[in-house]
Amino acid sequence: MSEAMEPWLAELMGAGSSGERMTEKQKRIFEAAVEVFAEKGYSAASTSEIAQRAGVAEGTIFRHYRTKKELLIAIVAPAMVRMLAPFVLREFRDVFKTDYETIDQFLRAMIENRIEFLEKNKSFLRILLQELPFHPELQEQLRSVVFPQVKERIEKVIDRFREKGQLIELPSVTIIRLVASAAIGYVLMRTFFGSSGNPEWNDTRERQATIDFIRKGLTP
Amino acid sequence: MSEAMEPWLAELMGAGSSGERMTEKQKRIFEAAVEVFAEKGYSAASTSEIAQRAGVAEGTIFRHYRTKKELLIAIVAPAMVRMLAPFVLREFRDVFKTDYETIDQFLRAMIENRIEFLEKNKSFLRILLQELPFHPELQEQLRSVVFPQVKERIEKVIDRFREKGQLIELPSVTIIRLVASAAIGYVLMRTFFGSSGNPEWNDTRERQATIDFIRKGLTP
DNA sequence: CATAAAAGTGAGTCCTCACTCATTTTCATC
DNA sequence: GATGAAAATGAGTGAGGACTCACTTTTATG
Repeated sequence: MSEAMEPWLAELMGAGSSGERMTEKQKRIFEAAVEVFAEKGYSAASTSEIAQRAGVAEGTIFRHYRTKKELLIAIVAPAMVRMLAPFVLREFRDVFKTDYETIDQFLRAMIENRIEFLEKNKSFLRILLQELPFHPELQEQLRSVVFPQVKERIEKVIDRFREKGQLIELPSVTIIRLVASAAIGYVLMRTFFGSSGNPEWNDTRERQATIDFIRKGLTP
Repeated sequence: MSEAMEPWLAELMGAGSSGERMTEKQKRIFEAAVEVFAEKGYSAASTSEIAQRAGVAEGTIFRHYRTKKELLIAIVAPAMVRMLAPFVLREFRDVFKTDYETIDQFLRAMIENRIEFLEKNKSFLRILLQELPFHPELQEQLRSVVFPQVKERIEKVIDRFREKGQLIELPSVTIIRLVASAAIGYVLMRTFFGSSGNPEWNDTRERQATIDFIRKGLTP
């Protein structure tokens, strides 16, 4: 089991999440793999189909990724970081640096930011959620690297609001859980029912309801 | 490996959903299939392993299920009904028939009931969630059969509480979404972090916090 | 433009998969 | 305990899986 530095780790460290020094065909392989994995799931996806969709010989895949699993990891690991630890990253700085006065404002900014992100990364999210249960290394990464970072960052915001008396007295983890559940529930319902022109789904209202729900549930 | 018959199996067999007159080996196949599917996912599960765990020849599987997929459906389809439309079933009647005076009481009864159910049916839930994205027939079942039933049943309870002025004015679907998100979030977090003797997880407290959160979020 | 390394190829290897079928075992009924 | 039907078996089959390797093409560099 002793391998060299694992590729996802390398990628984690280098800024480039997916396409830095890739050749044209390499990019096509990566993209095709995302497509096929998202569509059929990792196990049911075949390297031959990935090669075909990428317009590449099957051998080419294995020139760049030693195994099919390595290809999966190359996709999922950086995605995980971008998905769940965006709190440390550029784009999210905006949300934290501005000193929001009310939880309402903060929640709205955060939820909007995450939705925008998720809609641009649906396939990644799907692969991640799909494969997480079967790869303990990924779970471990999530638990011991990603989550603590997120937790630390968010805890500061929570403390700030708590000091202002805008937040109930609860462990930070509990608060994070409650907020995340409601937000994710909204996003899931949205992609499942809404978006695609369902007249029954009033997005602005649902979002407002979710934010109100969270605020009321968390103020003393 | 050989455990006592899991409760959901008994339930499945009692009701005439799929397991009416199963031979001993047939039951073993069914059980082993649930086990392996939950563990490795449908695609990565092999019929030979299922046969092995069931202590049965591989051919025996195909005497009872024409294809591997048919075996999956035989597991998932009834599970779906049991999982998400339990509101029409025996055990859940208790929750509805008693006229709970406060939302608090009702929520606690419901959440406790669902948690109990889910913990007895983890494998099922896992297979269902895992395979739902890849089988449109199942999605359709969910959307057009299961969900409407659940919705109709719950709407009555919601209306009752709303009339008493204990519930905020929101569409029923929204309320269901908010409650379900919080509850499911709790259960997920619980199985991910808690349960296995994690001292950081105080279950009673987390559950109480969840219920309080929902109640406060939904009262006017 | 010579050269060597890197990228790309695809026929071929070996293996496991879902599924079949001729045969044997189990079991209810007489 | 004989008989026939249902249940169970497991070696066998062809298809398709991940991965290899000897080879060709592209690219960077002097």
